[in-house]
Amino acid sequence: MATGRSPARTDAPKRPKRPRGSVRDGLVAAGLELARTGGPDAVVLREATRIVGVVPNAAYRHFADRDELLAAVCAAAMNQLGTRVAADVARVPGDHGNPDAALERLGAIGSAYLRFAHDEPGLFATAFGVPHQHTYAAELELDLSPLNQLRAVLDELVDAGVLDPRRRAGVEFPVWAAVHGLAVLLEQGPLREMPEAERRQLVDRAFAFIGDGIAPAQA
Amino acid sequence: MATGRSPARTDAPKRPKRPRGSVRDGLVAAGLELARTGGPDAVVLREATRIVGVVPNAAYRHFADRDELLAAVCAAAMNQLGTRVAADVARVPGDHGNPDAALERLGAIGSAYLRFAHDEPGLFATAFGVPHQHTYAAELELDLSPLNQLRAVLDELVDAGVLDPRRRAGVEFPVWAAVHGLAVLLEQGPLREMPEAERRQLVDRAFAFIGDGIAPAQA
DNA sequence: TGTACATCAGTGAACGCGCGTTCACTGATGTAC
DNA sequence: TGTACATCAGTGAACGCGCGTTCACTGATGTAC
Repeated sequence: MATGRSPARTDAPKRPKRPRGSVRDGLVAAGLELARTGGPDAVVLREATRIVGVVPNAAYRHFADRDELLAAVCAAAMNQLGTRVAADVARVPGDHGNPDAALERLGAIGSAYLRFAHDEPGLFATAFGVPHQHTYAAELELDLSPLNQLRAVLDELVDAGVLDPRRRAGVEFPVWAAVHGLAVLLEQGPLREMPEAERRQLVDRAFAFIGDGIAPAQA
Repeated sequence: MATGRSPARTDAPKRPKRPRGSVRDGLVAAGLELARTGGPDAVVLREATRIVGVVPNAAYRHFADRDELLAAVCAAAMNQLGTRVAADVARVPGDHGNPDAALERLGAIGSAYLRFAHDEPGLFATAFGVPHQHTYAAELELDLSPLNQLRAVLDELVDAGVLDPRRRAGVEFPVWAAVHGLAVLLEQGPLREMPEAERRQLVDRAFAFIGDGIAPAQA
């Protein structure tokens, strides 16, 4: 801890109070914290500046308006979802192209998706709450998007000989829709009052339904 | 126009300025109009009272707070969805138990659901935006709930010999989830930027995917 | 049928609040010569 | 290496706004005897 004593010309430059871009990043991080608790509506520009420790209008150096901040927060939330999904998929052992492993990876995507929706309802809602003037495409890191990860696993299922190549085209959408619908209905929608045991059974059956669509049971 | 002249004791009673319960109903109707345009967040208590033509606090004779009004509006929105679905299902010809008719009724549910989400995004979002303290069960009319209508058609598909009875249990949930997820992803979610032609194809394929889960193609 | 009274459903006025956003400003950082 | 200047990123103060909600009130409606 080389503190105050001798402000000398060490290699550390005249440390600016705030590193480059730290306010912008801080605002997004603060917005993410707000979103975690209360969803997109809780992303309040003034509150975010308070958390960062700057004056409210300082935000306008980095964002045109509140919606632009919100859009950045939404992208960050989507990245969180993608990261969690990727982590769970990576945890499944087995080589690429191994049929059982590939099927397990598909299940891991679904489970991680649902778990995120359950554990982080605010972030989940925010990930899908991009304001209407803005686009989902913007600001997404790498390609950890859930859709892209799903596509990769479906391709692997074809490679593994599990999924008939003729059924591959566009099948990511019904699969995604089913899992997403499950998440929304169970966590925020009319099924949110359902007891845990029933939810489990419901999810199991839904996954089985999807699985049948991917790898139909031989008659 | 029998105006002012002779306030006589006609059979019309001393017309009260407002019929029974008209303010409450009016507030819900006004809230529904607001929701139609801007979703649940647009259901602003003061604005609703303005529309009805009463003073803001008059709303508190009928609702404990803004959330209670919103909950009533959400239920009304859900009833609208249910009504539209029912209307489209009723339009499908063919006796109960006729396999082709039953399958068409299943498709009609899905199509009506998606059309409502597309034509009335505000109401659709509101139907699924019941505030957390409140419950979805409350205030639903009859049983026009989409879930109940879906169940009825699935039962019919069993009767018609299309759906294997062993696959009937709980199958309404994956089907509902898939359609709901489609609606959400296409209208509000990341797929909202997709061009019309692709959307159509996507929906067709998704319906085919669901259909395969209900009535698997013979090998 | 008439009167006395409780309840219901509205009025009028006010409250505190926090929000997003704009303005003119100032000091620090980076660049050109 | 030093100076002049433009740009960047923050400050300070203020704005108008509309919201949800509470209070004490008043008149109309419904009920009991």
